[in-house]
Amino acid sequence: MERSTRQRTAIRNLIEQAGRPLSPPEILEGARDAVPGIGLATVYRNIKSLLEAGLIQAVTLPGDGVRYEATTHHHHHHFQCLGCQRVFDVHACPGDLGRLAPPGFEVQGHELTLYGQCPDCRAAAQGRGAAG
Amino acid sequence: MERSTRQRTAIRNLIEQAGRPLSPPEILEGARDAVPGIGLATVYRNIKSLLEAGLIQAVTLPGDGVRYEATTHHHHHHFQCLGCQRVFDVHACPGDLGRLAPPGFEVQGHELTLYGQCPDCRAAAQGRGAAG
DNA sequence: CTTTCTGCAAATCTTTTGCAGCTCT
DNA sequence: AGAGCTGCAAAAGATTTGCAGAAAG
Repeated sequence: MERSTRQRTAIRNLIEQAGRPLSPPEILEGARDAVPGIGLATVYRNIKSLLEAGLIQAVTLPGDGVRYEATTHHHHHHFQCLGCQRVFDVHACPGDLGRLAPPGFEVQGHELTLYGQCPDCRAAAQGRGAAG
Repeated sequence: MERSTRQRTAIRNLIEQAGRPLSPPEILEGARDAVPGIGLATVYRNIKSLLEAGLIQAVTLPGDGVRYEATTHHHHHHFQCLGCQRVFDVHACPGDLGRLAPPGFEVQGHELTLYGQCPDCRAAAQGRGAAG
């Protein structure tokens, strides 16, 4: 049976509170807040454990390493800012995409990632005359 | 200026002929067909070079390593078979997805991956009574 | 002939594993 | 008290970089 340790609790809370996918280094940083001496190996071990328990899920964004987020109750997607690389959750979905696949293919799921500028980066860009 | 070497040509041709995304090891294998003594470092170096030249593009599928494919002339997406893990191109697009992002976000691009069963795996599944 | 590219291997970076001691149940 | 969990560091896998020689221009 899984034990409830300070480390595991810290990691799990961190991911659940985050509201957006976190990378292993980010998890380590955040977890140190609650458990100063925590090591990277423990983070990876708990990620794997939490993953198998279905409490968190992996999110792979092109060009970046894997990130993890709490398993959400409803289907959602992601938005990655091209300016600051941060990833945000998008609680909207284009709907049924089965029609996009060629005949003969059976679509059972999909994953969508939007790219662009987050509000912060748009504001920063306006100051440099990059906005329209 | 970029030189036209046997290795670079082999790698580029391989990716262009492939018709689907290839992983670095697959590229090495295929390139050895034309240039027996080619090394992995050369493959990675050329991938990077081709990437910067805009001749190929990276395709990151969750749970798998990065793959590369020739830059296509028109926007397209991918379909990954959950049965055989193969990746296919999907020449269709749900259209403008800008409306999905929350207010304040500016969508500049998107990437979509469909998951399901390819024709081959569907046929295989029917033989076992899994279809319906 | 000069410069860039190549292949090999060490270096980096990321993720996993081994071991001894501590913590949870 | 017993077993799992933790931290440190080496190991393992993937990608990058250095160097001397070869090929391209």
